[in-house]
Amino acid sequence: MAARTVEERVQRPSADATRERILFAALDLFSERSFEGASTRLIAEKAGVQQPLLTYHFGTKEELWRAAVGQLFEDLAGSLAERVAGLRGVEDEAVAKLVVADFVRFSAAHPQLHRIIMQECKSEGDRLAWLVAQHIRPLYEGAVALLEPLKAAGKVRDVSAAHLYYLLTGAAATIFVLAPECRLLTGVDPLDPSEVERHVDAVISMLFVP
Amino acid sequence: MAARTVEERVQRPSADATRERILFAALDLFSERSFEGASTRLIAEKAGVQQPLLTYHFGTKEELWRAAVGQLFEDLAGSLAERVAGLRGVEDEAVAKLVVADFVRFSAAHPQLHRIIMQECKSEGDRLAWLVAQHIRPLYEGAVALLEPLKAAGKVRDVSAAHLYYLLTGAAATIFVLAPECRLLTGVDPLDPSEVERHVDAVISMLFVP
DNA sequence: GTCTATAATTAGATAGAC
DNA sequence: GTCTATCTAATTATAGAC
Repeated sequence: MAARTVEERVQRPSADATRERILFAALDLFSERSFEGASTRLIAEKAGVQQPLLTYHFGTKEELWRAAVGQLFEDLAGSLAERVAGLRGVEDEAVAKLVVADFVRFSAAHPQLHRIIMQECKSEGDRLAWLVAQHIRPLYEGAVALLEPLKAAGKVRDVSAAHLYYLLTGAAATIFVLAPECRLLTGVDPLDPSEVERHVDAVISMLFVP
Repeated sequence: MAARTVEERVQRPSADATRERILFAALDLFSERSFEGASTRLIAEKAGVQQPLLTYHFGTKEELWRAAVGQLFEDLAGSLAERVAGLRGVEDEAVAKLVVADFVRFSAAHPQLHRIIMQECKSEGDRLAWLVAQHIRPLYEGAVALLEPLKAAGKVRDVSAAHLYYLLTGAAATIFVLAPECRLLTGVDPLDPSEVERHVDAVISMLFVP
């Protein structure tokens, strides 16, 4: 998001709200229907504005996608950083378990995150390169820094860093990404808060050595 | 695929090959670009035919999608059924480990399977309903029948059936679905045969109690 | 069975009024 | 800042020749 002065904000109080509504609608539709499947007309309709207004605020469809996705990744990074900062002095294994639990809860609260990743990271392209460079690499490096020392100490299962990362993210997120399938197939709503907590426990039991 | 007599096949030897080439191209493009993102013109181009020929052979884009996806799911079901049939008399836990290993290897050899699932099962719609009714439910029930007795015997981690299913499928498939991201992010090619076997071991170590 | 040509619809982006 | 009207290109599907 471009820097903006306080004066500009005060002069255009409603434009910010419009931008936010567009970003919210865009994230929902991009994540459910993919970049190509979500038309700018439908995003505009969901946001309660006319389609050319998206061009006015964001330029192209691609830039709108980056703004919406970037905001979500920043939410995740902020939420994890805040958790780690609040745990200075706590034992490493306990920190890791709390961070993993937070990650699972974030994945449940924001299934759009992994839906976007699953869409854009399965074939090469500009959006994959941008996502990895801007947002995914820092998360991966944070995960490695958190888990590798515990693996060396025998507290996390002995699996190479790449495999461990995809085991963790796949196991944590898939049930929420596929929530509509899960409801139809099993009758269980994975987004129900008690099911989210069961999933937290399940992921931790698979990742950490008892 | 509609039933066809031997006579018809013999009369039109090249039409079958054309159909197969179209199905192959369709599966690749649908799985990489999503249903909306894969244009019938591009599928035709990849198959080396003109676009109206898809209509001739498959009617609509939706029916082409079902034919391509159905064939892949039947491959998986056939491959798992064959493995189970070849293991009559073998101990339950060993059977389950071999079936899980086969499932991981199939996911590596055919990342299209989980790419399609990830695309279509994240929001309600006709394609989700069709996939679950025709293909996913039998797989889920097979997985439950295989793993629930082992869970009761303490040989598989104690997690409810729905969570276990999504833990298994998510952990098994995500690294292959996101192979381009994995290469860029970690430098590891998850489709390398030795990496596939490492992933088999990793999934089994997370799922089964040692 | 496969092609060329094209109809009908929808897409993202632009022009210009207010 | 938001709208209406419209441009150009791309989409799926159809018609009809060979």
